[in-house]
Amino acid sequence: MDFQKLADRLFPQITGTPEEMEARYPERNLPEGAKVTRIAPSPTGFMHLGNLYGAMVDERLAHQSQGIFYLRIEDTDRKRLVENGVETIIKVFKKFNLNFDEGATLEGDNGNYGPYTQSERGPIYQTYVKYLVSRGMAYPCFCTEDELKEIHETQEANKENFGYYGKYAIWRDRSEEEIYEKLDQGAPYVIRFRSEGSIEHKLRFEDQIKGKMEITENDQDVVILKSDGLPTYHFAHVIDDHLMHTTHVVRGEEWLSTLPIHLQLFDALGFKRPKYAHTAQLMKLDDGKKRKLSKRKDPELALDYYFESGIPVAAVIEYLLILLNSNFEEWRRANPDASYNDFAFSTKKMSGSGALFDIDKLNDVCKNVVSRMDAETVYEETLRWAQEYDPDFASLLSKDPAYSKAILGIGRGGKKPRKDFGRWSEVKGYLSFFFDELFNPDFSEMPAHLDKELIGRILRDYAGVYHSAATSDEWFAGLKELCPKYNMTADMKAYRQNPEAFAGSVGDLSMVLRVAVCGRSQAPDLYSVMQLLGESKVLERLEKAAKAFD
RNA sequence: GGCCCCUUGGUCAAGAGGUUAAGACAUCGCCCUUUCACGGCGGUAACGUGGGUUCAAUUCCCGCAGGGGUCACCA
Repeated sequence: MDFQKLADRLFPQITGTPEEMEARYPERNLPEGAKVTRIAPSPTGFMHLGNLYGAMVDERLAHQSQGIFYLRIEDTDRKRLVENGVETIIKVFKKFNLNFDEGATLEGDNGNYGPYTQSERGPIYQTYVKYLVSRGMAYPCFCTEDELKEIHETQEANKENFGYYGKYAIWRDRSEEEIYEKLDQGAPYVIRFRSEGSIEHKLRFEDQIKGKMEITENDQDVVILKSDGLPTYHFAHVIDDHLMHTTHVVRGEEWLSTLPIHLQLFDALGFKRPKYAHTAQLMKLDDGKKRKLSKRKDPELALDYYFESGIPVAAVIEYLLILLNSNFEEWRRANPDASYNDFAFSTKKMSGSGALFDIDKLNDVCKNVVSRMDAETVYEETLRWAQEYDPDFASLLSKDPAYSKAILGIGRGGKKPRKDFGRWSEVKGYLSFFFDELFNPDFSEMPAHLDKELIGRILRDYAGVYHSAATSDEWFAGLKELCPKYNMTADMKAYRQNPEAFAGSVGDLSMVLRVAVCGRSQAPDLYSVMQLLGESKVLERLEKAAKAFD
């Protein structure tokens, strides 16, 4: 068989050589130990937590080592293309502060190792495929879909391994005549790699996350070039990561099963293998069983979900980091204000088993992250969220920014900051009573053991004497003085010991005021609330409430 | 079914051949407290199973089971 002749017949338009290609993509000039990583999503328009999870690893690995983190678009499957898919990818990663040093951007390629979109790299792949064919290491296969299906069924019936190998590799050793006959007919074909592997052979491999493992060699003649002239993932991965000089390939563990194919290709082409880090899948508990997060069933998988529900980006990052490296939590406690970029991330610390996505834990992380922010940041983030998902609230918030920030500043800072909310979507409910537009009092929250008449009297009286005090202590002292008038006591211990002796405690007294002013029983420090609302608004609300108890 | 990965409390997990088997979330109780949100203290709760190696195994080895993944001209 004249392989060179076949290669020329198959790829007449390809005149370049692998050597020329190598020269076009020279070794990167980076400091010792610098890692080159990438994320290579498919532009299906759907970005999920798993993408982000892996991307965090790539980003940290690269930027912790003064390396390069780049974006490559894997769009070789034309059926799955979605309009604006690339745009979605780029925007999402930007939102999560994942900055690419190189690769595809909305304005075109950035970097010297492009094109960074696989559909634009056809001739590059074909150059290598032609080379393989010319060496007899790859060959055209004219099998139709039906024929392949038939093979599969036969294997199923015989309880044999599935796939294109051994006697089922029916075009592997066809005669020159048969091949040219098909070509002359213009029959569509794919190019398959001629595997020299055997399932009798095991190979040792060391993964950056899973450690040492033993895997079976690949004996399948896999498709490397599809009939449309574009490569399959397997081939594109090998060529691209070689030419772009990726040092560390981070991907989901679903790729572990095809790893032998990739290693085989790297070796056959004489390429240096990159290091691999196969990340465990994010799981979810469903009906008592662990399962992979699914696009259809689990809204929390889609990154849009986080934006919509107002979960702080910083919290998602923080939570992912905890899943990635459990010692991150410990580090965070020691360095509450440090940037997560200062944390020494390591793939060695990553767990080999799939983590269950835990919304409770995420909620806790959210509250902690938000509690560490200053009022200014909380205001801005809430506003940004509201502008997209609750415009009415956004305009209310931004009507008087200073007022809004003051509200958000209550109980913030210090050793024990308030942790009232963890999501931007919760802010509205938390501070609604500060705005007349949202104020909707529920007087049923008044202390149940006080009778209506007494509540009404307290409110009327207080409306008569209220004036904004200088300090919280002064104000509260004034409240205590009022107690005897209603047969209440400011002595909480005495009250607890013998509640029957009093109409109520100072706690009840302030609760009456709280419900009148805030419209509910749960609110931050009442003094601060009243100071912010201002004397006239407080009086107005006291009087309004008093009327309800006439 | 073949191949591969995984297996410490409800969840995330630390851990070493000999430990009272960390910590966090959740949960429960107590305390603090004018409500709530915090905060403090404490409780319940774990090494899948059977062999082996060893004075000693949850830790090392083998088998099994369970869970997950994968077997496309999809990535």
